[in-house]
Amino acid sequence: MSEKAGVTSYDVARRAGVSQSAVSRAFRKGASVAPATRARIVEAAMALGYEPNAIAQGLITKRSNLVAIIISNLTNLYYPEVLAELTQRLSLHGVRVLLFSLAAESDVEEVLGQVWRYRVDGAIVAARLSTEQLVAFSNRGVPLVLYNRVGEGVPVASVCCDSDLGERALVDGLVQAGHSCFGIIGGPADSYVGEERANAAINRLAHHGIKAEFVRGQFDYESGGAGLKTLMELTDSKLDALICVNDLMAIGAMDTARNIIGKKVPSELSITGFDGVSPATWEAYQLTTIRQPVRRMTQAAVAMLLERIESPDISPEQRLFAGELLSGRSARLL
Amino acid sequence: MSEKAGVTSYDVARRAGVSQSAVSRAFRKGASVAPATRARIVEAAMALGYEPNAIAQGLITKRSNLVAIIISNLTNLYYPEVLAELTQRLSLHGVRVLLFSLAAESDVEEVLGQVWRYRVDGAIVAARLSTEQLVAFSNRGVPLVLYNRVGEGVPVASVCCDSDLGERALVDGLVQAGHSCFGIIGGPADSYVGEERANAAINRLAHHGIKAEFVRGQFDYESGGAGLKTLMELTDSKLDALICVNDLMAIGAMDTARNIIGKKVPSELSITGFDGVSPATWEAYQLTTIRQPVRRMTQAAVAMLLERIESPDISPEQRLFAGELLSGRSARLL
DNA sequence: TTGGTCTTTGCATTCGCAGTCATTTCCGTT
DNA sequence: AACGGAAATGACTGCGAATGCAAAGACCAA
Repeated sequence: MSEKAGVTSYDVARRAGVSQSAVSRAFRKGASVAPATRARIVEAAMALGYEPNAIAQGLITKRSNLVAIIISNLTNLYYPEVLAELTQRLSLHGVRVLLFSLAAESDVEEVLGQVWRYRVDGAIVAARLSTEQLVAFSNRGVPLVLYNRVGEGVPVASVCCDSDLGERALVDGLVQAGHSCFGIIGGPADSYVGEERANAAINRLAHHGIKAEFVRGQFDYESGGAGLKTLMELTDSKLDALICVNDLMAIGAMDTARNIIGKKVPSELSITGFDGVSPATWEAYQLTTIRQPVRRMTQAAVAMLLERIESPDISPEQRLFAGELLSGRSARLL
Repeated sequence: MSEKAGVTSYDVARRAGVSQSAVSRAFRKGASVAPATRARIVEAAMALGYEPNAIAQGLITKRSNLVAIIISNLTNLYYPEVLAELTQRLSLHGVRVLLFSLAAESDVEEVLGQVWRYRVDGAIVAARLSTEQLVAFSNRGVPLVLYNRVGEGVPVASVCCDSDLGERALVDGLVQAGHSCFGIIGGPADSYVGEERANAAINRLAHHGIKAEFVRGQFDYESGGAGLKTLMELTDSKLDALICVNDLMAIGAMDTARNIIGKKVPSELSITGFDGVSPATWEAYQLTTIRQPVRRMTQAAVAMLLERIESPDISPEQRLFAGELLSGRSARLL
């Protein structure tokens, strides 16, 4: 039971008095090995602390059992949940996760080189990929599933939460409740979801004949407060409905509205978010937001990816999930 | 520039009119290659979209450039930040992260088998390891750095935030401010930090001759409220100081105190946390807590691990960082 | 031109395992 | 006892790159 490093199948073979091939077979189910032999081998393996070398296996089988997960804003409260879900689901299927975390969404390029080098079996990406980058995945035969992104110009498998539906529900509710002066806090220009949601809101407002003020934030708490202040100036403090493209900024805006600006939420100012992160449901906020069905989405992403790893030719599919309107107490909706 | 899959060094060699060895050398800096040759090779590699196969490299060099990160509660708001920091720092050094996320802290065992199989160069672990598991790392020669844990019974390299110092500061402050009825919300019994911090608080209170009521939580928001309610019953509502072993529970308790129980914080009830997660600084909470110096800690963890990968015989070192007392508005301290 | 030194290059081998193919063993049949 | 077919087993090769070693080339001095 000494568990030394560098125990190879040959070592096990010698100890069990069989050939290396036999050891290899003993560890693959469905292979032709006599039960007694397998038992001897397993025993020897245990005694030596043998674990098959996944690197060597990967080299010869051309299956690394590795999947790359590329995520931009790990710190943005929403993604940790996604990441944990993805990791755990993948590991149920015997697939390991190679994690790449991006400082900015546009830093993908450098990371891709590493992805190719490790010959991952597939990738789940929550970052914006250029057309060339998407093409590179397909040229290299690496199955890809985008998370909350779609392939721009190229058809790619993807799992998304519907921005249009979500923002429409929020906008319609706000409009019908009689709000008149709208402001929107978007995300950084290089963020896909940020643009998506902001545009969805703007378009829906336009449909009601309303034009909103727009400012950008960085998806973080501080951006919410800062954005709100700017919007108050832009609207001469007449703002009565604030749409934030994510929860964190909505929360920041709520705090600023209540404690700094002195506007009552929601009676004087309605605020909405997007994502449904856990703090959104905290007593202090009770945010009105769109909750993404994370479990179903991650489940779908993993399933789609594994399918495509098994059968690389499955055609691109886009799965669009409707978010759930969480009617909190931060906005007056109808 | 066609970037096909499965381009090998032989392909590049053929195109550049050199041997495979030359290609290999062209990609390792410091190797003996004529500048002109290297240029030809690099050009050929670019044209073919060649990326060295890290799997094959790993097999022969016995260096996978992979590090395992094992983390228990990815969803607990504190760890995402740690994970992002670690990942980014490691990638600066050309090391990739193999992520293992545990549902419960005691699920490590199953994960370790995979860690061995992938022949990782090292591991950073934020989960409780048994003595046998610690020994397994050393037997297998896999450098290990524990994060916010220490080796129980075995000396292991580790990076921690000092629970004793932190809780002492909180307890002393609370005691000196005249609190008399203390309650503590700990973590699940299998959590190392949970026990550490709870014991630290209990001991320091004992030093002041005070005995506190103690309940366990699950580190999450709900546990805070639930714990507070239980403690109120246990103390006949006389509780005036609540020590939570992490911020999330403290936040949950604050909300419950204010909105459900109707106790004013901090005038009637002081609440403290631990970690210094971002929501702790939000306007609505302004939590009094101990902030872990995440950047310095992750930086230290990475440095220690890389050192030990280079020189496996460096002796175990324990680095204990003092947390910073964040005097918020959730507790009356002196 | 020759000899010696240093650099560049290719050959052959190796890492640990999977899988092919040929061989042996085992069992049931007649 | 002899035979046929299936099951079990082993020898061998190759995945893709790194590297020790030896050979070849480059360069300089005498």
